[in-house]
Parts: sequence; C-alpha cells; structure tokens
Amino acid sequence: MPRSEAENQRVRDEQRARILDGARTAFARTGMATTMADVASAAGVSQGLAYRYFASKEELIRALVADAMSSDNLRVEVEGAPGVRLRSVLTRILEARRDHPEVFLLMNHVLSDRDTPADVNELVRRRGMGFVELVRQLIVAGQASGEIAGDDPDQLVAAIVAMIDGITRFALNHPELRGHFPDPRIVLRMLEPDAGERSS
Amino acid sequence: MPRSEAENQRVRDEQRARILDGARTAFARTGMATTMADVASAAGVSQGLAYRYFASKEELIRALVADAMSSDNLRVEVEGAPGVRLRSVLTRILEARRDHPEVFLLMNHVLSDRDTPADVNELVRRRGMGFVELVRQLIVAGQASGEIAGDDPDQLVAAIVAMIDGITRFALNHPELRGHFPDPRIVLRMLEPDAGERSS
Amino acid sequence: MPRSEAENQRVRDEQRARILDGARTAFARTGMATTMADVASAAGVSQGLAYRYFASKEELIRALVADAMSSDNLRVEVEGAPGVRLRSVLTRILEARRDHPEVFLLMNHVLSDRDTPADVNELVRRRGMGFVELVRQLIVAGQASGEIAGDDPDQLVAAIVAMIDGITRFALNHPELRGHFPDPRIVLRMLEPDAGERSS
Amino acid sequence: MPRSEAENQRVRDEQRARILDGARTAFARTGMATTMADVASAAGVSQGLAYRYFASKEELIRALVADAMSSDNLRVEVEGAPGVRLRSVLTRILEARRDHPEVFLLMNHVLSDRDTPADVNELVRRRGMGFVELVRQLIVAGQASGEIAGDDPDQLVAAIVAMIDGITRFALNHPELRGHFPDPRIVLRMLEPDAGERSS
DNA sequence: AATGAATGAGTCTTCATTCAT
DNA sequence: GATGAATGAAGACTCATTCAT
Repeated sequence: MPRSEAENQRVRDEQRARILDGARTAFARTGMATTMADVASAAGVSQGLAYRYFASKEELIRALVADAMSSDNLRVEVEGAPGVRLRSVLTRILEARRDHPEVFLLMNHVLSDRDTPADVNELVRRRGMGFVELVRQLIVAGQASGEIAGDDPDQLVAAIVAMIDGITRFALNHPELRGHFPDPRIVLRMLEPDAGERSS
Repeated sequence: MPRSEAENQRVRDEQRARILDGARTAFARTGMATTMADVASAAGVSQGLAYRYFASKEELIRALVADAMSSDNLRVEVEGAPGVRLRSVLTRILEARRDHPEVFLLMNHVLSDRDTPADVNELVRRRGMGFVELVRQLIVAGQASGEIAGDDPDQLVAAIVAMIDGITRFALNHPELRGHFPDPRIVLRMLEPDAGERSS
Repeated sequence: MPRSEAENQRVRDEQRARILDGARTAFARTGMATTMADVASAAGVSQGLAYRYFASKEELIRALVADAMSSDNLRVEVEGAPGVRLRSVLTRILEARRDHPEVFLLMNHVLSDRDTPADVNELVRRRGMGFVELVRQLIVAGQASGEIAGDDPDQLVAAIVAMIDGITRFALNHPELRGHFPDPRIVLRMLEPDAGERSS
Repeated sequence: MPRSEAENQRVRDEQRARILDGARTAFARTGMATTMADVASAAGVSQGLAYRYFASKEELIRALVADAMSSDNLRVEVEGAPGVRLRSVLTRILEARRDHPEVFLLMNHVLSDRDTPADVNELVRRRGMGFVELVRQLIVAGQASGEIAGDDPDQLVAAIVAMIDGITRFALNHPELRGHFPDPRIVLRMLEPDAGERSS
C-alpha cells in the first residue's frame, strides 16, 4: 500500500531541508568550489536525489540565497531619532552576522563567482543596494540632527558596508575567536561626531 | 653561436616575470576560476611555457602570493607614541589596499579555496597573524598611554582586521566608487577613546 | 475479503495492457529517447509499477515489438495468379502502413538502436526476412507468367521493401500530408512489365 | 623549436577530418545514441581532443550535417525536356545514396531526434523542402508534356521522396546486398505514363 | 497490488598537465 | 627555450532500476 500523500509531503519537506542544510554546510566549508557530490555527501543522500529536489546546481544556489536573504531581516523602526534608529539596525545586523555568518558568505561568493547566473547575482546585488540606500538616508538625517559625524556620507556608508562584510568573514573564518567579535559600540564609533562637532 | 649564460638567465627572468604579470591580471579579472589557458593568454605565451617556469598551477599561485605579500609592507616606525605609530601604519595599509586591491584579492581567494595547497594557506594565514600581533601590541601600549579606547584589545584588533579585509573587497568590487573610499580617519575613530576616558 | 484469483488476473491483464498503451504512445511521441518516466506518465501509473509487469525497459520494448508484429498481418491469398496475389498483399500492406505508421516506427527504431537486445533485433529482422521471402517467390512466379517486369528479382524485392519502409516513415513524419500518401497503383508500377515485355 | 604554423595548420586540418570521419562512422553504426566516447574511439583520439575541434556534440553534428549536405549535390540540367531532366537528377541521387548511404542516415537521425538543436533540424528540413519543390516542378512540367504519369503530382512526389529515403536505409542496413540495389529504371517506372496515357 | 523516493552508473564537458616537434 | 596538440581525470546532470511503505 502506498504511503499517504501527507506522509509523502512530509518526507519531501524534510529531505528538501536536509539537502539545503547539507548545501549550506558544504558551501560554507568549500566556497564556490563546492561540488554537487560535496553537497550530497554533506546531506547524506545520493547525488541523484539532490536533482529530484533542485533542478540544477544553479537552482539550489538560488534557493540557498533566497533562504539566506529572508533571514537577514532589515526591519527598522520608524520612530525615533535617525541616529538611534541607525545604531539599532546596525547592532542587529552585526549580531546576525556574528551568529550566522555562513549564511552570508554564500551571498558574497555568489557575487564574486563568474558563473553565478545573472539573475541570482542581480537579486543579491539589489538587496545590497537596498541596504545601502537605507543606511545612507539615516546617515544624512543623523548628520542634520548632529548625531552622526559630518564626513562625506558616501564614505561613511562605504565604511559601514565594508565593515559588515569584513566582520562576517571574520566570524566565519575564525569561529574560535567568537569571544573577540567586536562589540557593536566599537563599530559605531566610526559614525560618532567629534567632541567639537557635537557641541556645535 | 649560442646565447651566453648571462643572456639566458636574463631571458628566463623576464619570462618568469611576464608570466607572473599575466597571472596577476588573469586572477584579478576572473578570480579563482582562472584557468592556465587564461594565464597563458594574458601573458602572451604558450600554455606549455608556463609549466617550464612553474611546476604546477599550485606553484604559480604560491609565487603570486609570495610576491603579493612582499609588496604589502608593514614596516613600522620604531619611534614615537604607540597610538601615533598605530595610526600611521594603519593609514598606510588602508591606502595600499585602496590603491592595489587586486593584489590582496588573491590572498583572500587562496584562503577560501578548497584546493589551495595547505602550505600556501598556512603562509598567508601566518602572515596575517604576524600583522595581528603587531597591531595588538600597539593597541595595548596605546591603551596604557590613554591614546586608544579601553575596550577588549582583542575585539579592537578583530575590528581593525575585519575592516581592512572588508575595505579591500570594497575597493576591488566597486572600483567605480573610488571617490567614496573612506578616509582613514573614519576607520581610526573605532580606536578613539571616549571623551570621558581620554580626560582620565 | 481478498479479491478472487480471477479478479486479480483481470486486473493484471488490464494493467499490463494499460502500460503497453502508454508505452506505445510515449514511444511514438518521443522515439527511442523515451524514458521509463515518460512511459509511466503516459500510462498514468507509477514508475515502479511498470517494473512489476515488465522486468526491464528491454523487456517492455520486446513486448511492444511482438505486439506490433502480430498486428502487421501478411495473410495472403493462396489462390489466383501470382501477380494478382502480390498486388493484393502489397496494397493491403501499404494501407496498413498509411493508417498505422506508429506501430512500425518502433520496429525501425529497434533495428537502429544500439542497445536493443540482440534477440529483439533478431526477431524483427527475421520477420522482415520472412516477408522478403514471400515477396520474392511471388515476383519470380509473376515473372514466369509475364505479369511482373523481367528485372533482377532481388532488385525488385529491394525496391519494394525500401518503398514500404520509406513510405511508412513518410506517413509518420508527415501526418499532415495524409492526402498525398501515394496510391498503391503508383508503387505497383515499379513491377509493371514494359509494353514490349508484356506482349511477348 | 616549435612547429611551423603551416605544419600546425596541416595537423589541425587532418585531425578535424579524422574526427569527422570517426563521427560519421560512429553515427552510422550507432545512430543518435552515439556518445562522444564512441566518436573519439572511432576516430582514435582522446575524448578531450574532440572538444578542441568542435565546441560541443551539437556543433559536431552540425558540421557533419553540413558536410553531408554539401556532398548531396542536386545540380540539375537547365536544358532538355522536364522528364529527361527529372530522370537524370533522380538517377544521380539514387547512385549517391547507394554509394554513400551513411552520409544521409545522419540527416534522418537528426530529424527524428528530439534533442537535435532547432537550427540544425531546420537546416536539414529546409534542404529537404527545396528538393521536394524541385521534383514537384519537374513532375508538373513532365505531366504537361506527357512524359510523366497523370497521377496527383503530390502523390508522385511523396512516392519519390519516400523511395529515396527507404532505399538509402536499405543501402545502409544491407551493405552486403549492394548487388541487389535497384536499378534506377525500376524506381523511375513509378513515373511512367500508362500505355494508354502516352498515346494520347 | 501500487507508489514514489532513492540510488548509482553513464554521458557531456572542462581543464591541469604532458609531450612531440 | 618555446609551441600548441593531445590526454585523462573530474564535475554536472540524466535515467533505468530498486525498495521501504
């Protein structure tokens, strides 16, 4: 007697998740050089099975990225002073990166690999640009209110973006140094106005 | 009449340099997906010739990395207040990264690519650790003299290292945003003691 | 209460026929590139079920071919002039090919596909040879009676065989040209004695 | 000292031809189920080498087809009675098919294989249609002059086309029966007007 | 009896590396 | 010393076949 449809669906959901987990592990470990054999082996399934769930390696990466992005939640408070909101969103992001760096590594890999499908690349890039735009607006507003240093806002944005990227890599490459992961306050000092500025 | 030995040596040196240049160009353009054919073509030599000068792709990468590292000069002043020396070395490094990010790309690639030979990986990693040690010492000394913020020195080191890494990638991935490359002063604010701290 | 044995047998027969039908449809549509998944889907059953009824794809093809051959009935009149009997059998064959070319496609595929099992290949080939023998005998007898052209009988046989093959493909590849399917009389003219011959 | 460019070109031309020959042999033997390993082995080269000369299996097939078509020369006399010209062109075609059937098999395979690239399929199909048009015009003209039987011209065309196809397969599948390959005169009888017709 | 998830061998293709010239 | 043709070992993907339910 065949398995019930509900049962089948459950199995499928589990396996899909299992393969995605394996893929996440494998990509985190091996970068874009990860083979489908690596993925299958990390997931503990046959290579063929991966193709029952994802039409191609490309598709698998797409799913992985979509998954990663949906977990990198930027939701930002609408109330409060811009500087406060900016600090809050950055603090949350830094913590997410500290706690789940693997998820973000993939996005970087995707961007730097020549044969990432254009649409995936675009997806990730667009997301990044959305974030940049958000940060920029808060910085400009914060400068107006004197909460943020008066440097070129684009340079401040670049500093923040680069820092987030670098620190994600740090978390990934040095999991043993988790205790040394910088407190967000250190990072946020880059945005601090000088004593002189502030008083003005 | 055969070429003189000196002449031969000169030709060999030139060719070796030519191939390394081609490799640098090719790797900067294509990342770790670069093939030996890419390298040969960028160097304007035959594919076979590369193997006369470098026993394998591995060997070529090793040479490239060694070369890159020797140009990332950390020479640091022995005189002066630790905070001043630290700021000076970081400023120089940031400028080098801004101006020649390609050179460092390779090192990152090497670290994240699974089939980088262990010894090359080690080489790069060790170099990084040397730098970390230097920065750490200056930070500790700077804290003692009140020039540097009183956070956990390891966190400060991590922040600096992550920032340098992130900003190099930024320079590499967004050459068009060169004008937005953050002024070192912004980065250095991470090390700044609070107003309260400083006065103490 | 378990199903009766007779009932079981009936179900089995029905399923077998259903799978064969699906296979016929699938092979007609997709040629030798047909997969077992195609067959199962065309038959509306699970992939596994096909293997309950046919030990392998090979076995399924064997059954399909046997089935096709049993429907290509050559029954030929035993009475009458050889030329008349030959014309009659050829007319019937051409009409069968015109009306059901798909059935014969498979036999051609089988012959030209490298991994057709040798015995199936042999089966089909032998059947073809039986037909050839029949035609040849009628031709020789018809030549003796002056009803058939006096060419080399083997060449006449070859012409007939080739024509039947070619026209079957035509019917299959150009179903839209059904109206242009040649009248058997045109084909039979190949066997016609010259005016001069006939009078002799 | 490297090989001269002229020498290299010669080697390349020879190898390309060698691979095409191997491919022709392999495809004739195994049909569309031919693998690149079959081709390489029939050509006596490594599998990789085939890809130095042809970018993909698709490309190789394209070249094979182009080659086949250029040898199936339809050049037809512009002078003389239509019936005479038609007989002449058909005689030449039949002889070409008798002598080099392998070349044409491929074209058939290409047409019946589901994953033949669309453009190659189109190329072959178009060529076939050109031939059909030529034959049709000559038939119609020949009917006007009383040289060709008065049947539906489309049926006559279909008969000729089917015959050519069938006889090519015959030549290919039964090389041992070369002596029984039908004399073109037999085939041409299909176009012959009846005694009654002719006199009219 | 029936299902469909799972497996693994085989196919196309790429690329580091070798070798005859 | 230099060339580029040739090789073969992977890697992505497909599909006949098996097996737990």
